[in-house]
Amino acid sequence: MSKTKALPLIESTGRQSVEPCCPPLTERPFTADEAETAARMFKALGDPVRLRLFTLIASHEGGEACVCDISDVGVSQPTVSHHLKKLKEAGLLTSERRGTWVYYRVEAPALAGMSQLLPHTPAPSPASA
Amino acid sequence: MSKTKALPLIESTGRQSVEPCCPPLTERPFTADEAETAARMFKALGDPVRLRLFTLIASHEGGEACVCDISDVGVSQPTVSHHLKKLKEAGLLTSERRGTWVYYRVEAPALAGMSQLLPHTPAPSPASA
DNA sequence: CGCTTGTTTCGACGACTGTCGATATCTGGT
DNA sequence: ACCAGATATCGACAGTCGTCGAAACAAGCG
Repeated sequence: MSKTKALPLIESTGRQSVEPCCPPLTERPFTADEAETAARMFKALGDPVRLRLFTLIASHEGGEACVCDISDVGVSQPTVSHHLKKLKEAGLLTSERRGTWVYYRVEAPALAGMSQLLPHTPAPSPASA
Repeated sequence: MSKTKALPLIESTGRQSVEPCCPPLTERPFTADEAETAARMFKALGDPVRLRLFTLIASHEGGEACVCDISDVGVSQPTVSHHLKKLKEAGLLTSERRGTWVYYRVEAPALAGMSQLLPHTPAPSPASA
């Protein structure tokens, strides 16, 4: 019944440049819809356990990892599964079963879409000059 | 009583290059501490109302705005104040009173620190060939 | 000094979230 | 067919979160 749709936050155009859901945070005020979409991304990474799981997978070989490899973050196995599901619903991960094991993989375009929300400026420090 | 300390997530070195709290998400598994710190940032932006307030301020002239300018996001004024406080505690905003009004300003270094958590790669699309 | 306007704090309430143990499902091997 | 290991789902529970109205606090003005 939950309306958790796995919207990938970026359009999978198959191109090199991703289509972010929203402009950079500093460009213009977000509409309610944009805020809703972008907030879902940030929220997904807004939990320490999820962040650890994500970095665990992202830094793993090939950007993917078996659940059995990342189940050691201090919470029970059901909780790990729960968080992986959340990340998957947020479009940040995909999963694939290979025999007995399930492998989670980083959805790189989604991550790239997120990165485009933040300005890449080298922190304009007015105190410098 | 709340242990909400406004840790700015990056070191205010006064330099052009900011000191991010953690390496990029894809570089290596975060420690529990790193995950805690980074999650706090993402969490702060993980609410639609906060995101709208933030973009409202960030896109405002000079990267700052009076509370009276941004109180129209669909929630009550106390709630706006509550969210602004949260963003401030996360180190993403600062506030300053000028006479009757209070101005909130984007803490650019914090934003830059966040941006360094996400890989700036142009989304490696394996389907491109 | 008291009124008005702008902003924050307080207290309460419902909703959501992270967590767990128990259980179900899936897969491969015996 | 059965069992064992891996993962997901379920149901429950405590804690957090977003929200509000009421009230407090701050600043300017008459």
